[in-house]
Amino acid sequence: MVDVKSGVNPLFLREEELRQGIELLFYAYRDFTSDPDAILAQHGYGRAHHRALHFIGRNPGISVAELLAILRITKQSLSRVLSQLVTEGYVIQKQGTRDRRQRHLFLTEKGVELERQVSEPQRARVARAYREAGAEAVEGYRKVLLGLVNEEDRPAVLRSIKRR
Amino acid sequence: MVDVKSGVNPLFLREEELRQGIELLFYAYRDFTSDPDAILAQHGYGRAHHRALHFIGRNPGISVAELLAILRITKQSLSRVLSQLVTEGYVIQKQGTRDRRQRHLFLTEKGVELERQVSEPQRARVARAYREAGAEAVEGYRKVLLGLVNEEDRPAVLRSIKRR
DNA sequence: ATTTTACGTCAACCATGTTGACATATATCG
DNA sequence: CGATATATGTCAACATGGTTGACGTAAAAT
Repeated sequence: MVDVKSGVNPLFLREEELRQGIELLFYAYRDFTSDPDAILAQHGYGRAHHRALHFIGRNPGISVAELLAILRITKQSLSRVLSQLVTEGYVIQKQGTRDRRQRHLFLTEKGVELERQVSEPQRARVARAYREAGAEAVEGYRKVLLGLVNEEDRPAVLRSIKRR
Repeated sequence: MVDVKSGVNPLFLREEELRQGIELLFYAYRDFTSDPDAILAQHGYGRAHHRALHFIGRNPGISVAELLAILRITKQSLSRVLSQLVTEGYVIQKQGTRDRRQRHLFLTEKGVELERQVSEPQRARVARAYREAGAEAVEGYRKVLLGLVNEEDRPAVLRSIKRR
């Protein structure tokens, strides 16, 4: 006599819990990206530009290969946005000294300012959510998100977010 | 005498904390979407198809307008993927009885199966992250993600994820 | 009877991803 | 030193999934 309706089946509950976790991630990401998108559109840029600006800003001197590894896109795809950002004076490339094949990427002052402007509402959104949820919840948020990352990539992610 | 180096400036710490929260969300979402993408590609479908399948599966009988509100895309954009899914027998549309202008969307058996197959690795990923992080962390994860959603949309999100 | 709503469709366009091929400069290895 | 591998750039073609704008039909609401 298994009571199906009252949901005592632990597998069923689990499945439902997982689907909720999946949907929450979708909804959060949907709104999380909407603020920058709107501002960027005014500058004639898109989400891809924001991502490049963000990770170059966070990792001054990052090489092209390293940036590609983070974004997980092809160099041709990155090239499109990067060359725009360079041409328009938001990013500069410096040839490596130890390895002169490398191009180290930096935001210009203009680039720093644009990045700040674009990410400001995003930071405000996260700040609000953190404040409302409390420190303990934030710890859980971070733990679960890190757990969603491919296991083999977690060390790189930890290094990346802890840098500075 | 403000000690800049040791980071006692609470504003600076806060900013850093926020940026970490932003990056974690990026990394998690990046890997979270990679599993379904790979499977869908084998069927000649993309991420947009998955989203439609998911939300129709979760909300059987959902109207086109409701689905658009969740996905936040234009009807022309949805139409493209939806008509494919209908043509190829994964989704059926039923005319509303109370309001016969509406089209209620349902997965066919074939649609249910495809959705399950595509989302399986995604559920496994979330299950793993939940298991590793623990129940308390999961609660925090949910709280913060909900807080990232636009305030005015939270009731709808809560209704959506709790349904069933 | 008129207006509004829900949905569909055609067409053009844009942003951003892909693959494949090839070029250049530099580093590394045997 | 010469051969090979690596980091980066570039050209070209194409796919996906978003957008706007215009217009049409059926049905509901006023």
